[in-house]
Amino acid sequence: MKLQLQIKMNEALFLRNPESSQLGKNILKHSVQLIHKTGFESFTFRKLAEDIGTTEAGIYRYFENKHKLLVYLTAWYWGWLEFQISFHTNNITDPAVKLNIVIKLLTTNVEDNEQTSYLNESLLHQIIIAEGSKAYLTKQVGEDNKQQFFKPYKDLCAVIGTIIMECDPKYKYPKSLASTIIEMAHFQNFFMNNLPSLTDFGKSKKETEIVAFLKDLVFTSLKKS
Amino acid sequence: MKLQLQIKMNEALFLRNPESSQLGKNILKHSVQLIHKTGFESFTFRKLAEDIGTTEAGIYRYFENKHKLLVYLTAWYWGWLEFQISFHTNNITDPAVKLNIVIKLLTTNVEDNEQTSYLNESLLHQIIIAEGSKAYLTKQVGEDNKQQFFKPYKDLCAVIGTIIMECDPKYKYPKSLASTIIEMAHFQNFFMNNLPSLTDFGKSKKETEIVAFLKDLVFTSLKKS
DNA sequence: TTCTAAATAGTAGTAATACTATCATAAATA
DNA sequence: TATTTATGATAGTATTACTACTATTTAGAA
Repeated sequence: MKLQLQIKMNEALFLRNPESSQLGKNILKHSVQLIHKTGFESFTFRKLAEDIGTTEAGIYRYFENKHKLLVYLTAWYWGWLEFQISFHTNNITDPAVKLNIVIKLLTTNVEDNEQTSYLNESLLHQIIIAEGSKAYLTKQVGEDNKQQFFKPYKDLCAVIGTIIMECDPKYKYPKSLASTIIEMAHFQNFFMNNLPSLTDFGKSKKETEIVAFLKDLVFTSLKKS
Repeated sequence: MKLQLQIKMNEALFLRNPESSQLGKNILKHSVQLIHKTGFESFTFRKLAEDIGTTEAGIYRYFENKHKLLVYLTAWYWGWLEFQISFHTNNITDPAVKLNIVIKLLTTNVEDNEQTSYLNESLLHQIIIAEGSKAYLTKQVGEDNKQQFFKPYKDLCAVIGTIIMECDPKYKYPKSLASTIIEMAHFQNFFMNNLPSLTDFGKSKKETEIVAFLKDLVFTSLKKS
């Protein structure tokens, strides 16, 4: 039996569901590759169409613009990550152990052994690190948020916040600490590789050091009081 | 006597020094207003030119493109902030007190009582929160970094890292903690105002709560061991 | 099997963006 | 007064971000 993980996406993110056709799946697959290669700023639907071997208009039938596509990809990623977390923390009772797993999953680049989907999770992880915040750092955040585009991110944050509260019910900032962990798992990685003097991992460039930093940051905050 | 704070800018950031002429100063002033109003994505040199009452070509004589202009503004901001920190922590010996001041300066919106410069520091602070990371989250980070465009940011991070080490010489991640404080001072503010469920300050929307969160985060990490 | 309707692919066009180049004029300096 | 230097005005190009329209394929009903 082969299981296919299906993440339910917000319908307002696309014009036609990209998971419903081969072209759609190609759009997702090649957009990840192309954004990774050229960066989001110089990524265009024209280049993507050439890459796939279709036309610009074809892409526009699926996504209104490249911003919506980026939001789609990030939403998919957060949904996927929440699933990974729930899968890997299943049956674990100790909240501290859970939190360790969360930090590791957030920080470490997952090798996509599964090959289940048309989305390369490892490349997508890289994209989220470098481009993810551009999904919400816009003038339209408010409207996008009203349409629930960031629900997967908020859900993930809530899940982590809950684990934090299980560790230390008296801790006052569970949600802010959760969003701090999420963002820093990515930013410290970006800094380590691109502006290393902003981190303490410039020499080794190892993700495991980021994990150690985040664990230290979190667990000194959460005293079993 | 009236003192004018002059921040020495990297010459590779501009084609003609914007501080050297009225048009240049207008470009800085109006770009801050326009980016704040429309967001960096829809900000164009054409709109800026109309705003100022000059032509597109006029702007291009000062800045190669809008990316360089954004990097200029962020570099200016970090330089200005480092000065603020050195000014406000002058003669203070207790490193913990210094760190408190740093966190407050990073987080709190400064009222620009001075009106010294053509740059509205308060508006600029808002821009850095929403657009600042776009200065380095690009494919050209490496090259920009080689040209020292991010030196003010790195210097600031080093200053804060040093204070952290004064607080706790055994702490292992001073630079990463410093960049975490800087980024989170901004991100928690953005989240609080735009995606409040990612924070614990959604109701009050007060910057003082971010200050409290960051202080807690930092000072539980730095045990006088 | 054939006809029809919907989905999809492809072509062409437009307005805006991100520039570059040229020439004229005004102001500052030598 | 001559001459740089800064600004202004105009125009032009390649690319981007779309939209509209036409052609073709596919899927289902008669």
